[in-house]
Amino acid sequence: MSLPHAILTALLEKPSSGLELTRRFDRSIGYFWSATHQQIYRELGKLEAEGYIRALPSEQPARGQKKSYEVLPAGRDELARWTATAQEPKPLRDALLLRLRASAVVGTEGIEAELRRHLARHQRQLTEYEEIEERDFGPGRDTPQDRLQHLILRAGIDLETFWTRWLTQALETFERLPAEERPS
Amino acid sequence: MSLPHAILTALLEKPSSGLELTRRFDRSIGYFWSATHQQIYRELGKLEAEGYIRALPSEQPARGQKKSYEVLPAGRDELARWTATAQEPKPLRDALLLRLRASAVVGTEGIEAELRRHLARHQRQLTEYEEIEERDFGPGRDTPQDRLQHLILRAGIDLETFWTRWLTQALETFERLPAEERPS
DNA sequence: AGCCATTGTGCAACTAGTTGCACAATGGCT
DNA sequence: AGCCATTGTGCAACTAGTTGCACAATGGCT
Repeated sequence: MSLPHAILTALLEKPSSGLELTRRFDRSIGYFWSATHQQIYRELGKLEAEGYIRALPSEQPARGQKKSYEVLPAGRDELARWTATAQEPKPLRDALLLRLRASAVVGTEGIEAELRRHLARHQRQLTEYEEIEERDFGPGRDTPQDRLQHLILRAGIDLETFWTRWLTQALETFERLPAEERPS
Repeated sequence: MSLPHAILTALLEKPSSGLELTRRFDRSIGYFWSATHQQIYRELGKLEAEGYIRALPSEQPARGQKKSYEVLPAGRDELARWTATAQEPKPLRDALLLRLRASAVVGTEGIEAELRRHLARHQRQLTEYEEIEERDFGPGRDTPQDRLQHLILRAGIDLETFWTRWLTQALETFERLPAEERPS
């Protein structure tokens, strides 16, 4: 139940239309809470109905017509409440690790290519994060907000670093598995 | 769509009843693909209907009666097919990072306690993994299967190590935020 | 003026996962 | 014999997320 709160956060940072939100969910917020445009539009409708946000009056609200939203006080309160609430971390679900485990039983056919694909992807993401760090968090940028944002970005960087290292190690392990001994 | 494949993997490793599977999903397989007993029973029903698994004949299949399943050749084939198939990694969704970002806008009230809770949990998980490593992957255990299993465990260990480090660093950052400058 | 690619908004149907129970069998306790 | 905690199996309703479209507005091109 975090999508509404992700949207409230994004709208507090900057009032936006559905499409603008979708764009921002493809970078920034979406790096750790992804969402499709359909989810976003549906959720905007609900948030408006609940009185947490409202459409900015300036534009006419016809279909296919840009419609921007801003957060109302009730929405900010709800976000603050949610932020302070204890939540159980939800358990990991990682299909690649599962497939690796399956491959120990039914054979490693095809898995190496997948590891490589994932490695390339994580390397790309890591580079992207590092560019953001360089661009947005140089010296002198350290208001409390900057430090929090930087902390979040560091999580992304460290996580991608973990994956690239682990995948590299995994590929080495595969190379050392003598072909004739591989499970099949 | 990975739960059926997680179950097939578990059943290939060892034929089991629903409850035994549930137990194994609370350790082992569940470390990277969690599932509740309700999900598991529902999925067992589907897998049986599709001809991927069958109930072991020995026991009578009444409600509240233990019923064990084994994988049929069609199930093994399906698992091998799935394992070799390319899949997009699904994007990260992490509520804690989202809340941290929200806290930069609506105030950090309550977040520190959450970081501490998460840190304790990740440290506990890390210890558990390290105990498993010591117990199950001592010297001499390096058949191809062992190496694959160990690799998967290392992913868990490294991931928990990342989280404990990052959360420690995050808490330090909070301690250094002068209280009066904290966003509110 | 008519065409059409692009941008933007949204509905509907479906799949996956969660929550809250209900009920059956078993075995120890009185 | 009856009670009741524990173990095991399962249904139903709900919530969240995904997929596949439909349709409106805009603006450049002919």
